[in-house]
Amino acid sequence: MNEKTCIIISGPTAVGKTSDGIEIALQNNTQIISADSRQCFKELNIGVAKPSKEQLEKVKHYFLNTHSIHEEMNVKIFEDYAIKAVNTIFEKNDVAVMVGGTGLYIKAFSEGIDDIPEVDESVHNKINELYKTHGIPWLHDKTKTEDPDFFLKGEMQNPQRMLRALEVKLSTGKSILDFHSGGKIKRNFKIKNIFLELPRQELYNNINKRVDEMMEAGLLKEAEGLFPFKTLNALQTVGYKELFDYFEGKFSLKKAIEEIKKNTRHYAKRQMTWFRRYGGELSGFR
RNA sequence: GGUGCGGUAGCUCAGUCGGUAGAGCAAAGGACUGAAAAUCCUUGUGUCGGCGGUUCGAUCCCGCCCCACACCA
Repeated sequence: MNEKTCIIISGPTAVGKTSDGIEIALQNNTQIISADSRQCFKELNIGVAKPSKEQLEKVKHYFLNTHSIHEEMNVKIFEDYAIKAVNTIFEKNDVAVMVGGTGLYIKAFSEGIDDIPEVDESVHNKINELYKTHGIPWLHDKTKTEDPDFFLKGEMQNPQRMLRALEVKLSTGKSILDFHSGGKIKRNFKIKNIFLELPRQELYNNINKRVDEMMEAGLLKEAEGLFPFKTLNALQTVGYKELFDYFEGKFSLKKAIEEIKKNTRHYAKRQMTWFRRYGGELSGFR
């Protein structure tokens, strides 16, 4: 019987996951796996609210500053990385801690994610280009003819999902839906979920305050240095994309800061929707 | 003090040739298996500034008042 346990701390941004996670890790004399799709990038610092140097000295964090914005990153990569990381921690500890706000990543870690063959890069590029030139009508029609199953059951109003369905279909010959087993992998360790929440107004106040602090800490300068890479997936990130728009003269700095606050609020709201849903079926002990 | 232009949803505004009103944004709710801090879907009752008048009926027309802005004194 395996008594290993991973404590997963999730919740919306700015709720206080980082410090709570460190406290719990210290109590258990163990280490942390970050489940954050942006903090893993070493080039992103101020804008993604990473733990401070002092905090990082107290507890080792996996999946933090481990990747570059120029590398590919996705759920599967995270899942593989995180499973290796817990096992490493379990070699010396009975408890591991995961902290993060990327719901999809946590889900993949907790219950696994279906294996879908890697898509042909040329296929990926080609359909993205065709979509760019011909727009949604083309994407819609193409998806309808290539993957009728997805046309009926998939999200036909969501370009990103259609593109994904198409690239899978065109490079594997099978519908992406055929790869979705719906089954959950049973991990060989226990999982305890802790969902952190705050009253909406309090959370929003935290967010607004934190954005101001980020600006004082030099977010503008950091974004300036990353501006040349603004089209990378890793930089489709709240806190950076709004400043890129400011650099391009789309709006004032004041407006850009307001946009960052607003978009962070939207982001937090989406996280709450996600965690509420998965919070129901996972047993939290708070 | 005078003239002009406004006062409609939390904000910016549209509109009703008189039959009690609607967009964008905000906000709220939701979906989401390789971009997930992404992407997408749903939701609009508010003394139509106040008080009177005309009218079967006024947010719309008329009068007075209050407030904001601009210009003239």
